[in-house]
Amino acid sequence: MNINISKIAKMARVSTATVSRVINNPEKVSAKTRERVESVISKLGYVPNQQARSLRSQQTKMIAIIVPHSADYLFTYPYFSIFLRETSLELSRLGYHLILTTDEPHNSVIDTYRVFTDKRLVDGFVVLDLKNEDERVDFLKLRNIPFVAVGRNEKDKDISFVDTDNEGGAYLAGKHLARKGCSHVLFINGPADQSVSLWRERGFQKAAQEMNFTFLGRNGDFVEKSGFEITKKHLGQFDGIFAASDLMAIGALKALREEGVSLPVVGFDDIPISSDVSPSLTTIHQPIDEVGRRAAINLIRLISEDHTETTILPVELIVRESSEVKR
Amino acid sequence: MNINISKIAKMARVSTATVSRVINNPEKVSAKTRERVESVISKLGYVPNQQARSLRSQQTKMIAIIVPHSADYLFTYPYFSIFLRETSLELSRLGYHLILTTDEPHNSVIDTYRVFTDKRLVDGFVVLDLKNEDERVDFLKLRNIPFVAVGRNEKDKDISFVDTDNEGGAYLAGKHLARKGCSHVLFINGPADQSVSLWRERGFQKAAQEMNFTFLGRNGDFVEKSGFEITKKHLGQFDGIFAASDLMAIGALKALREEGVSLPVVGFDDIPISSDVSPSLTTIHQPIDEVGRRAAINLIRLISEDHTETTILPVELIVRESSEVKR
DNA sequence: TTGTATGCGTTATCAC
DNA sequence: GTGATAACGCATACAA
Repeated sequence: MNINISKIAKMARVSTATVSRVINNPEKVSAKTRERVESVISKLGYVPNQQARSLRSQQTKMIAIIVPHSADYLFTYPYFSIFLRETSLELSRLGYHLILTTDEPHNSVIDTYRVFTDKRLVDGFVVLDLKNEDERVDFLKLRNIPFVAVGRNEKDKDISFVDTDNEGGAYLAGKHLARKGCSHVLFINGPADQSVSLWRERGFQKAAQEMNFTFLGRNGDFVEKSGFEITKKHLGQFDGIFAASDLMAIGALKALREEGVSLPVVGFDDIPISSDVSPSLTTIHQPIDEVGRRAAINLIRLISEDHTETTILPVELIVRESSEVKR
Repeated sequence: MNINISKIAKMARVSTATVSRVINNPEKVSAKTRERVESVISKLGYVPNQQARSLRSQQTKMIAIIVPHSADYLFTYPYFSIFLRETSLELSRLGYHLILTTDEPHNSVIDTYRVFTDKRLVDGFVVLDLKNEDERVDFLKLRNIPFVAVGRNEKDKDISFVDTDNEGGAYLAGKHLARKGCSHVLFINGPADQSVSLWRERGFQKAAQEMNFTFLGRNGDFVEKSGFEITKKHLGQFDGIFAASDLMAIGALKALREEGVSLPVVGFDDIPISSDVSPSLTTIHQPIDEVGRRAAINLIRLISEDHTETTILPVELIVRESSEVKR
């Protein structure tokens, strides 16, 4: 009762092979029969069964994003769903679908990767939240499974990745704070094992040398609370703050407000809410939508053309109220 | 070279049928051969090929969430990714995977549903953002495809759904505002065609009657900007605000602050940031994580047991600073 | 250019 | 309790 390729073949008075060709290699079929087959296809509204195609062609047309349990903060980050939206949209355009999953807390990080691979569920992975030493990358390289990383590290320079200019962004933030008169800055960075933190530290370091200011570096975990706590803890030891995420910057501002202190604060990301909080947030804008799109594009390019593509996207300083000083 | 069921069969000196039984109906195999087969399976690390299983069993073990283009605000809502996380996690536990996608702007709303169905890509859908009249529901019902709705409407009472007690939540908000001395409230509701808006209007109405206050109802679109604009527009016509989302409440507060007015404001959702903005937000807490989990559970229950389950989860008033009046 | 035939890796039906 | 075998729906090597 389900309409399949042989029903189409029968109705168009051709073989199933020809129907298949019309769908996958139309140029190999004469115009006349092609038209006949196509008309039957559209009349019956036939759509090939993806499961059968996958089994036969050994391609699932599926891409997985496995959010590590350790990167749970991603789910509370407004930023993240925009990334998901763009990645999934671009994948659709390229004929792929996105499977979103998290790993089980008690399992090893790569267990989920292993299962997905062994079940032949997907053709490739998007690896988020790249670490300086990343066992997921090791695993996927070893098994020769296509993937694209979001972020980049020193160790794995030969892989497909998309990243933003984190070093340049941190540099811009540092320069801006220096111009606002800061000489001892509290730098609330992300977790130390994340590659992104390394780049930002580097860029901030560079600005500090050039602009002749010092800074106190601490590691947060990207969410409000850590920004709040780190700020409270080091109060009095700085005259400006650079936070590696807008949420941490918002936490920092809250701490400052509680203490009745007003100092320049710069965040990172430019999430939607940053322009609506009070004071509105000076921050480094990342083109997250473009990151999502490029992740999809680079991955599919790797899969279909075996081409390793690396993309580094520019960032931008957005000046708003939080870096205005009223001393 | 790929390890499959017949390789296992050969090594365990049984037929493929027996291997399959060991995997799917172990009780139909004698203990002795079962153990032998199992040991080979674990020794070789064999995992059944999902594509072959899907083709044969006509079950993909995949569930899709198609985010309508019209519900794009979901992607900027912190709320949403928590929902995704819990749904996907619960689905995994139940042996399913989550496909996340958006529909193409220029297509009809149900086109993507049609494609997913025709390609036999998924076993069911999670329908978000339920409308009072929802063509997606009509389509899925007609085709007899399993789905669970998040939200409920008057028209489709016979479907599996998960919802929160929106009516009760709005009632609580109304009562709270009345107790804070409000007599003319600005009610910034969600879009009029969404079922959730209807329930909240109903609950708020009820509180207004009981507590003897009046209100001005307007429809926003859940994001900051609309809360901001509606508040600005009606300034002077109210002495308290109830917004149907925390983001709109934050927008409303921003507008009030700009005008130098301080009035009680209550939001809805209790997104993570609501406790960290200033003033912190009084709001109706929704158990979004539980909503996500239940969506998965109810859907799989429908698929595997053909059981239609409806769940309505309780909400809670969280009192914070934004409803404290300093007149 | 088109058709025939085979197999992708499973599960399920039927014998034994 | 176990095995042989036929599908599931499609794509492709090979033959014509």
